[in-house]
Parts: sequence; C-alpha cells; structure tokens
Amino acid sequence: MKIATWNVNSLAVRLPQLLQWLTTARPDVVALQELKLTDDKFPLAELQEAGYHAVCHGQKTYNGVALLTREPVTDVTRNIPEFEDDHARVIAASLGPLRLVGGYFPNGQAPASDKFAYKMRWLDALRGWLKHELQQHPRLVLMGDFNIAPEDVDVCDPVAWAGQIHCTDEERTHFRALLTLGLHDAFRLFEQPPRLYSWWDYRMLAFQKNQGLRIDHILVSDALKLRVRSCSIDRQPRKNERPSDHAPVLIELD
DNA sequence: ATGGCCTTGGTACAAGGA
Repeated sequence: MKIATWNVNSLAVRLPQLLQWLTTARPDVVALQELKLTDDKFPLAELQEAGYHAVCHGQKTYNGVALLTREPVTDVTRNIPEFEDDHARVIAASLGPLRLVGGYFPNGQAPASDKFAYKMRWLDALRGWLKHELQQHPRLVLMGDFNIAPEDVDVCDPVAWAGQIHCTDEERTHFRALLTLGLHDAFRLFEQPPRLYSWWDYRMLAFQKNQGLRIDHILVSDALKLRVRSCSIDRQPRKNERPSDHAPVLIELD
C-alpha cells in the first residue's frame, strides 16, 4: 500500500491539484496539512467521488489536518490528548492494524520567540503521547509537515541555515527523540540522491534553483520498518501553476 | 541588498508561513 503526506497550503485552493494527484499517484492513505478551512467547508463529496473516505480536523484560516483513506478508519483522535491547543494540528486514526498519525508541526517562526517555545512544548507533548500510542499500536506511521530539517544533508545551504528555524539544535534534538521512541525516517532507510527536498520558498525562484529543505517526513515504527519498500518525494505537483510550496512524500508498504 | 511570494480576511494591508 502507498501512504503519503502533503502540506497543500489551503485545500480550497489546491483541491483540483489534489484530485488530479490522487488519480495519478493513487495513494491508499494521504495525510493532509494546512487545510486552512473549517470542517463545514471540507470537500468531503469531491473526495468521496475520487474514491476516498476522509476524516478531518479543520480550523478557520490557519492549520487544519485530514486523513484520506481507501477504507474507513476507526478510533479517530484529534489533537494531542491532554495538551491544550488552540490549533488544529494532529489527526490520528486506525486502519486495520495500522495506526496513522498525521501532524502539522508548529513552524516556530524564530528561535527564542514565543512561537518557538510553543513548538518545543508541542514537541514534548507529542513525544509523551506517541510513547503511549506506540505501546497500544506497535504498527504506527507518523507523518506530516514536521517543520524540522533533521540534518544538514536535508538543507540546501547548511551554512546560511545554521541555527535558523527548522535547523536549530533544539528542533533536531526533538526529531532524534522521536526516533528514540522506535521510529525510523523512511526516507533514510534507502540510498537517496543528494539534494532532495520537500519544501521550497515561493520567493527567489527557489524551486527552479532547488533551494529547499526536507521538512516533510514519514516515520515508521520498528514493527513496520522491514515492510517499507520505498520512500520518495514527488516533485511533480510543485511544478503546477499555483502550487503548494510543499511536495508530497510517499512510502510503499508491503 | 536582513527582501523577494502566497493565503486569508476582507476590501487595505497585516499576520503567518518557512
């Protein structure tokens, strides 16, 4: 089965591109981020027409996440339990034996800012919750827009980005702490060509110059690691007119 | 060159993104 994550940066704007991409990529599961719409505006009918069940956790203007699946899910969790949060950033659900967790991690804006402190608290809460989730659901996939470039190899210009948001030691320590729970960055389970990224700034012709970051990830638990056949980033949708600034990331799971 | 672009809300421009 194919499992994907994509930050669409407004589902209202990107719906035609999403529907097109679903027909070409044919994923079985898609985690979406940055819907930027409320649940009543979620395009459920169009997605059902495309052959998907959907559960969403929306919000006006900002954030918002969803899971699209070929088969219906159960046990839907919205946001991190016992973590007070005004933002809609997490949706989790069970698909047979799989536990799917889609997340839109906080951006953090700038180190030492209030938003950065929120990002750190949010990552603490996520890890605490996932530790419990993994005990209950050993076959777990954590995917989404992490807003963290795990290593310098995931950064187009590590010198320019050193210490900047997405690349700070604090964020990278949090990323490694997620791996310590028994999760694996599916992308790094395979030999990959250099300079593969999942996000490019809209400005400065960054995509054309491949000045990007790898900040969108799919992490799989120990129990799934040996079943991952591939992990790729689909740059095609970033070449559309009016694209999202993020590209989808996909894994193939046996 | 410490900015460039895109989205939302709302109808001018600020906030947020990354």
